[in-house]
Formats: sequence, structure tokens, C-alpha cells
Amino acid sequence: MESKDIKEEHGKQNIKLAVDCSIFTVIDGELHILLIKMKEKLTDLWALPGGLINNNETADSAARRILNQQTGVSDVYLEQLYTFSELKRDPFDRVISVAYFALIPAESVVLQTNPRYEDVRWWKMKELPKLAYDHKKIAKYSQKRLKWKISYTNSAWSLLPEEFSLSQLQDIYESILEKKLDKRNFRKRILGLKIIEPTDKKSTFGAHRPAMLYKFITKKPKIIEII
Amino acid sequence: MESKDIKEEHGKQNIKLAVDCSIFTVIDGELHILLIKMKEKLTDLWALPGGLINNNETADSAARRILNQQTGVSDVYLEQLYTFSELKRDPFDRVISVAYFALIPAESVVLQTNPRYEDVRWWKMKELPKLAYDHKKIAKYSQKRLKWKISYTNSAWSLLPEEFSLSQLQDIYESILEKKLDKRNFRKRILGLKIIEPTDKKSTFGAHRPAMLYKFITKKPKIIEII
DNA sequence: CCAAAAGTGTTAACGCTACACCCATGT
DNA sequence: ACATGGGTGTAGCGTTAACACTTTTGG
Repeated sequence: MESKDIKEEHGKQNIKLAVDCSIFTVIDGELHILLIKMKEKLTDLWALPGGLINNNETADSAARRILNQQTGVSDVYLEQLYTFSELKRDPFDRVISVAYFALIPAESVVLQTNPRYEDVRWWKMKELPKLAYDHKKIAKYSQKRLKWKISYTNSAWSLLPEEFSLSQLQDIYESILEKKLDKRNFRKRILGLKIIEPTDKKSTFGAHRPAMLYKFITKKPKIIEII
Repeated sequence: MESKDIKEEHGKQNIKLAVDCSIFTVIDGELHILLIKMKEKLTDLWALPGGLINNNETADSAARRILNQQTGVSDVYLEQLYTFSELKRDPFDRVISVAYFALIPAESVVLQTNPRYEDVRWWKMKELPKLAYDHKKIAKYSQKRLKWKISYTNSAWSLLPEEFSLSQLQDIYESILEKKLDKRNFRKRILGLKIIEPTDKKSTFGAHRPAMLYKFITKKPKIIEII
């Protein structure tokens, strides 16, 4: 066998490191993602919240900082998704990006961007605008992961308020999985998992029978087959 | 609500980007991982094969290149695992590392390192030597992913030769999952999945009844509940 | 003929799916 | 009283888990 080539460039590494965040919520039975509108470059395109990692922070803390600065969102459970390293994913620079994703209840947050961006808002996943960089790819990949997570873990709690009805919970599942579920079987399954428990309250909304409100027993991440 | 702080450092980003590879195999019913022995710095510690990404390559191609240069291993299906970004994970520099992992049949490869390293060899996961950097953490994390993968996908093919007996296959599962499986149920399950088919050959090894040899119908990655 | 691994079915328990009607409220 | 979503049980089916003996070969 021939001896190993060692061709390493001895010039300086010239790659920038960024993070991008796919933040999801469900509004009116539809899955939405949080986007910011570009201003200084790539004007009028929308993008996932994201930016460069500082020298003294981990990728996780960069993601939290940048998300907060660009959208006002804080205190979310961010999960690392994938690292995107295609050569031309950023047209200006060589940038490798660590993507994160998270789920939040839409009503829990006041969206607010900073002067560097023109706007921030929720977009339906089914009606995405034109996205900058490779962010469409990242968004689609995130959505795949989301379907997996909601099916196999108790992570749905992070899309709901503290107390919620079983119908609200089922609506989350149907929105993300994009299919209808049987009401009786869904309830049997969820209650059997012992991950939620009834409160003593009832919802008093609308012209119909009030719904019992439930809450999650624990929010510690758990792997559990749900659907 | 107060206006958003924008505290970004405007000094240059000074973070290096590397890849590390967890390469697994099963030898004599025991899970092993491929390690190289350090020479120039961190002398006498062992480490996962890894190094810096070049300016003109993706993380994936860097992983393939570096793995080949440092161990002689080529043509493997590398899967991205996680990106490790702790501040002090490398004692000399700020380095963020994209970890990859792969499975190979041990007998398919001739291990050969290069002059920068002192040695390369397989180590039992149960008897790891002292590892450099945060590589112990990466190795353990890889092992968790491996258990998942072997349970829920057809990836076991990459640990076996072209043709193999059902007992060899079961041995792979038992070694990785670290538990015994029922022979009859295992065979029923695997054959029912239609992912392998019999060849017309039999193994002629040892003082016992010869085993029918099987091969994988396809090696395309598939998600299938196996165990 | 002995040791060693290969090969082979059945049963009982459990979990999943499909399915339709009554209840409590607001207007 | 009616419109709206909330709430409930069962039967049939398929899947899984537990379990032990016979077969084929080499030495």
C-alpha cells in the first residue's frame, strides 16, 4: 500500500462560524416558523435568526444570545440540529453554521427585532417567503426533525401554555404531523403515558361544554412513543 | 420593554473548526472504536481521528480526508453526529469540532497511520485508554447514537461482510445493545423485515452444522423498527 | 459418539385500530 | 332549541414475548 498523502494547507484557516435558529410555533392549527427580514445585505429577503459566534461563547450560548437580540425570544430550550458546511451556502463569505431548533407557545412572547433588521414575524411553513442563504433547506430539515420529536418525545409541552385542554394538545399533534388523529385513541394514549395530569380547572371558552384543563407532570425531556 | 442590546465583538472571530470521527466495529462479540496515538503534542494520549477543515472543503469531505490520512480507512458512510463547542475542550486553541461517526467491518481495512502519529488501532469500548481533549465524551455520545441506529435502521450491514450468517448478525446486535436476544424471535423479526435474503452458500466453519449465508437486499439507509 | 452451533412453532398476553353517541354550555 | 366542541368504551386483530428440542457437522 502506498504511503499516506498529507496534504494540509498551511495557510490560515479562513472559515467563519455562525448559528441559525429554527423556532416553531402552532397558531390556529397551523405550523409557523419565526423569520427576520434582512436590511443591510440581501435586502428584503427573509432569514432564520442567526449570526456569528463570539470568541468567548459556546455555540449554544451564541444561539440564545442571537435569538434574543434579533427577535426578543428568550428562555427557550434550544436543541442542536445539524451543522451546515456547504462551500457556497453564504454568497459573501465562507461560513459554516450550526443550526438549532426550538418550540415555543406563540402567545408567550413579544416579538421585537433590532435596528439591523426590518421586521420579525411568524410565517406559515406552508407559505414561506423567499429565504436567504440555504435557510429554506435548514427550515425543511428542521420540520422533519420536529415531526420526529413530537412523535417520540414529550416535547409538545413547549408549544402550549401551562394549562391546556386535550383538544388543544391534539391540535398541536395534528398540525405538526399534518394528519387527523382519532380523538378517543389519542386521549387513551396520552393519558396512559402518565405525562400529563388534570388540574381542577375547566376552560370557559365558547358556546360549548367546558374542557378539563391538564398540565404536564414533568418537562424533563423524555423519549416516549406517542403516536 | 427595553430596547435590545447589540453587544457583538467587532474584533475578528478567532475560532478554529475541526472534525473528529468515531469509527466503530465489532470484533469477537465486542464493540471497538478506532483511535490514534498522539506524538507531537499531548504525547502518549490516544484520540479520535480528527483535524482542521480546509478552506475549500465541507465538513463531510474533511472528515473523509482526515480519516483516510490518519488511519487508512476509506469509503465509509460517515454520518454527522453533533458539534462540540465547549470553550476549553482543546487546551491549546479555541476549536469547535463537528463529530462524525461510521461503522465498518474490521476485516475490511488495513490500518495505517502517518508519521505525525505514533500508532493506530482498535480499542474495546469497555477498556478505553486515556483520551485527549473531550474525546471520551464524544465517544460515549457516539455509542448512544449507535445503539439507536442499530435498533431503528438497517445500518448493521456496514458492520458485516457481504455474506454473513444470522448468528453473526445477531452477535452484532447483542454486542452493541449489550444484551442477549432470543434466537427464534430475532430471526423471525429480521426475516420478516425483508431486508436480507439467503444466498445459496453455507458457511463451512467449525465443528458444527453449517449456517446458511445471507446478504442485504439493499444498503440504502432505511428507518425500520428492528429490536 | 460427543461437542458445538444451526435451525425451527406455538401459545398467551398485550396493544392498536376502528368506530358513534351523549353531554354541557352560550346564544 | 340549536349549534359547538367535550367526553366516553368495546371488540377484533395483529404483534410481541416466552419457551426447548432436533439437526448437521468436525474431531
